[in-house]
Amino acid sequence: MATIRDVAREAGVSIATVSRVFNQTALVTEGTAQHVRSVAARMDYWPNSAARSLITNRTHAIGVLLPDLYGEFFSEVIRGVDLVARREKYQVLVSSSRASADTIVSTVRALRGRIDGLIVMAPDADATTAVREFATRFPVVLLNPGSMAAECSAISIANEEGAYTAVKHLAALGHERIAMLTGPEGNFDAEGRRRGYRRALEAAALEWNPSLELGGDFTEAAGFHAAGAFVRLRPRPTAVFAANDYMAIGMMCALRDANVRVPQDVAFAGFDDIAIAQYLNPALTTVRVDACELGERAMQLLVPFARERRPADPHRETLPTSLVVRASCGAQQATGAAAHPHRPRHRPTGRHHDERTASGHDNPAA
Amino acid sequence: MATIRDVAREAGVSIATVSRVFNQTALVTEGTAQHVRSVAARMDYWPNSAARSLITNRTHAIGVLLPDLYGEFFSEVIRGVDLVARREKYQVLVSSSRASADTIVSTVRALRGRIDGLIVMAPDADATTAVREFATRFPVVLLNPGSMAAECSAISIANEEGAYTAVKHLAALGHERIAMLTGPEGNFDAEGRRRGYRRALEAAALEWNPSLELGGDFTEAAGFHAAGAFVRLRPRPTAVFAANDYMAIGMMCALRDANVRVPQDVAFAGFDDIAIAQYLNPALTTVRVDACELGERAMQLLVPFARERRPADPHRETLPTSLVVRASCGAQQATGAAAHPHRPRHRPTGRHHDERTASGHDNPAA
DNA sequence: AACGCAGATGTAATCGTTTTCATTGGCAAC
DNA sequence: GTTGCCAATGAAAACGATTACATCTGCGTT
Repeated sequence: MATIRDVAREAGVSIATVSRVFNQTALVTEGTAQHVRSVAARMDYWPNSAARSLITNRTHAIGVLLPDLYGEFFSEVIRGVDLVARREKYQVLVSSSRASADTIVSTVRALRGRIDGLIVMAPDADATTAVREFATRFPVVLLNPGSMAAECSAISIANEEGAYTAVKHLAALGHERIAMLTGPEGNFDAEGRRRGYRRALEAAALEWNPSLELGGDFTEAAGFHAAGAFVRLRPRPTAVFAANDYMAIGMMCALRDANVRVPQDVAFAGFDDIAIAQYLNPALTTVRVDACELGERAMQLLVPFARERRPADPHRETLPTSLVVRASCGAQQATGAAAHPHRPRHRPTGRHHDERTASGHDNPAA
Repeated sequence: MATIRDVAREAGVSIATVSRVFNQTALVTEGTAQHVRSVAARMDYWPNSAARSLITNRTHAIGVLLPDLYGEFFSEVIRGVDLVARREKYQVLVSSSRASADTIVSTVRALRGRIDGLIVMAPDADATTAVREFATRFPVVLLNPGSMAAECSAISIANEEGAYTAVKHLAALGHERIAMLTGPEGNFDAEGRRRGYRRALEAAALEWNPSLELGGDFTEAAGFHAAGAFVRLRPRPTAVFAANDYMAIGMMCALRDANVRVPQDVAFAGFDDIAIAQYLNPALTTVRVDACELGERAMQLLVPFARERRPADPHRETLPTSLVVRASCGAQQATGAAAHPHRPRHRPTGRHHDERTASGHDNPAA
């Protein structure tokens, strides 16, 4: 691989000139510049980024640290980050890490020196603490910050508001006993959604009691099992708000097996608006979270600080959610998928994409 | 940030010793080593990877270049790559690039020097050519190679075999007129699936004629529109094989609107086994492609060459597919989703994951 | 003619490592 | 008491860029 020295020799100039041509950092006569460029092209020269990083202390890369890489939520976050990264000429280093705080720390450590900034989804309080300390010395944007003290930049999802809206919607449809399928204890998002549920019941002057909150852990299986407890409730609630779509799906499946009709016997609302939601039968009413935008915003927030390599100013931001009303809550007749067959939810937009829909990239297996 | 020099001074040794302690590359007295380690830990020292890369000519990172980051297929590929990367202590740099050959080249160029190896999904023949040239000088594994000459390492999907199996299955169920919803012209995967379809018809001694192949482009919308042409076919085929699940979904929606029942009036089979497939009503019979494994295999193939930084030996590998029989082909009664509510398709396995299911990571919005 | 200035270019220090080669010191063998 | 060897350590040369500073040219001004 040709180095700057080779190019300089070949072009009959000094390495400083070559560097200046590539960085447009100082005046170089146009003739010289062109000559250098052509020689460089001929030799297939490109600046070595390690050497460049070493001296400039910049890598032009940012890291994305997620608890897991499974599921469309994360993939959408990455896509959002990538969208902005391309525009801003940053590379994206993705890394998954188990939730535990020490794993996060060691992963962050391994990333250090390779990146100018970091986007982290800190799954729990422990991890959050570990990352926070790091964030005082390094540009970091947190996703999903929970109830953290405001010492670093963070973007969160409007969990409480979203849940509130969904439950209020169910109440507005006339339901008076509304159960909730909760997420795992201690999970920030789950707690937020639970608060929204309770607040909505209160606002609608509806009954609340502990037995209306069925314990779940965000898995489909939990939803399936919760159906058992649900059908034994007396009087049986006429609506269910699930803390995420997966649990809603599990429970709806179980209820179908038990010959409980949705939405006639029980109305349903979920959270997240996963891609599947619109294709279910009945299509699932749910609270949409735009994971892609979450990634985009995080990156937009991060880039200025990454450029200057200084810790991000504390900045808190909440990404709004929106209620997507479909058939499962009984509010409309349309079957959802059939109602909007030409509008896949995730139709790519903007200049980063072409006219094909989500499923229409060149690889069919997507 | 502390450098190796700071640590050496503080520990009263030379930088060479510190380096040796961190690399375990030569004998160091255990006492000295421990002392150095403790000083380093106290100073929060970690080797600067740019400096290290500069001298070793290794980055311990590999790049993944995909045509787009949208969709579960890509996200699964990345997950598979990450799985192996963690095990092998490699970082993963993801990058999306528009299909055009020059964009790919410039993206590859920007990546050069930052990575020890590259996994590329080359969407079309142009891009493939561009990448291939690069692959003679650098460790590259191609995904989706189509009919490329065997000059570099590549992993492909058993498109033809998968399609053949699916169509044979429909034939075995007694269908004698089987239509196909094809993918875009010129697309490698689409062509492979089409070949499988034709071969299966031939093997089953069934009629084939051009009107049985409905043109599509892998989008849901294409499937929806193709339904119009389909219902006008005389005699109407009793089964449809779609080149991907999205198109199958689109067409099934359209047929539902037209009061054509699936599977009673028309049996369906798709390709890919996207997550949605099992939740459809009826659940979609389809050919499963394990995108995660595709990523894993690519990475496994790449790592040895990345280690030595030499071009990958030409090696061709085909990832098998498997037919997943669900309700849409009429072969069974189960409704699919309800039949296996506890077994999300993507339950994480192995030591990289914990006991939670796919949807059960700490962030509920997935 | 001498001066000053500015634009274009070159020289050399620097970034933080790894690694080769040299040096040291201790110990066994003679 | 040399000698030789080996294990442990240090000194210094890379790696390939950026950039502060020095130098060199013209050229307009006085």
